[in-house]
Amino acid sequence: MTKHNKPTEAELEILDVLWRLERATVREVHDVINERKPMGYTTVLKLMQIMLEKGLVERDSSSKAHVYRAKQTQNETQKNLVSDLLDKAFRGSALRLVQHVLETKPTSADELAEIRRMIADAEEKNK
Amino acid sequence: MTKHNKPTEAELEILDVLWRLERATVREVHDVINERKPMGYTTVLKLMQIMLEKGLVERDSSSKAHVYRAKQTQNETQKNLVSDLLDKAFRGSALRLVQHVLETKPTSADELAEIRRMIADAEEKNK
DNA sequence: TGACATCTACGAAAGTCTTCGTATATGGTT
DNA sequence: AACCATATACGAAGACTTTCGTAGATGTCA
Repeated sequence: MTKHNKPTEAELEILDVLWRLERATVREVHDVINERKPMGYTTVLKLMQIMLEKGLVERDSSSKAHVYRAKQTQNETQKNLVSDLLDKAFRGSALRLVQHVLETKPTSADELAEIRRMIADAEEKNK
Repeated sequence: MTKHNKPTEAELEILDVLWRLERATVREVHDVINERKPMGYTTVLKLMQIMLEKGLVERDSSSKAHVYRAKQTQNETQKNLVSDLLDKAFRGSALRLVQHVLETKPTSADELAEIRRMIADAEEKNK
């Protein structure tokens, strides 16, 4: 029984901040998020409490202002999200997904070179 | 300002069927979906009525059993979903997204070759 | 034409997500 | 010690999603 706890949109925004800061209080997370998207302090607090229950984050409650940390790495979460999208919207066609990414986002020469390297790796493994 | 109506999970499953069949009645959609995921007929009906209101599908009501059609192509929808994921979970890094795709899904030699070709195209455009 | 199978319309329950207000606890400062 | 700024806990409203039951319309066939 995999605990495939897919974060919601609001939760993902909070995780994003936590990944960048490593450890953060509700206040710190709220300060960052509030810039892009005005939102009450207790809204962020409540979300983070829910995320604690869901197991998305863990916290250190030894000080008055609890310190939170993401429980999964950004990498793991991204992997799950991609896997999910691949299933749900692309019927498993990696080809089409990559195609859309390249079309959607202008990609620098460096990035393209990097992607080419990853393909070479994948082809190696295929042998 | 595009009405960026992101389909929900259940709606996406229905769209998937509609894209494959081109045009379909509720009965036909239900038959397909019910195989993978048991679900009442009126559930699918209701969903499709909601999708009509949202503008995700259109229908021809001239016969007793209305005939539905997806309003957006699969391509357009996939593009929006990728764009969305890129924003929300990858902060715009196409590189990381592609990396995860290649890691997540075993990709055939043919597909890899195809992806290489797309990269060549992108590099051409970059010049 | 009348019965039956099948269709649509619609209300509503149950679950989830997002948001915030209010109550209460706590630590530091005077 | 009392005050004040700041924390957490928690309930609950409102929106959205998913699900289905029931009522009523309609086409077909004996």
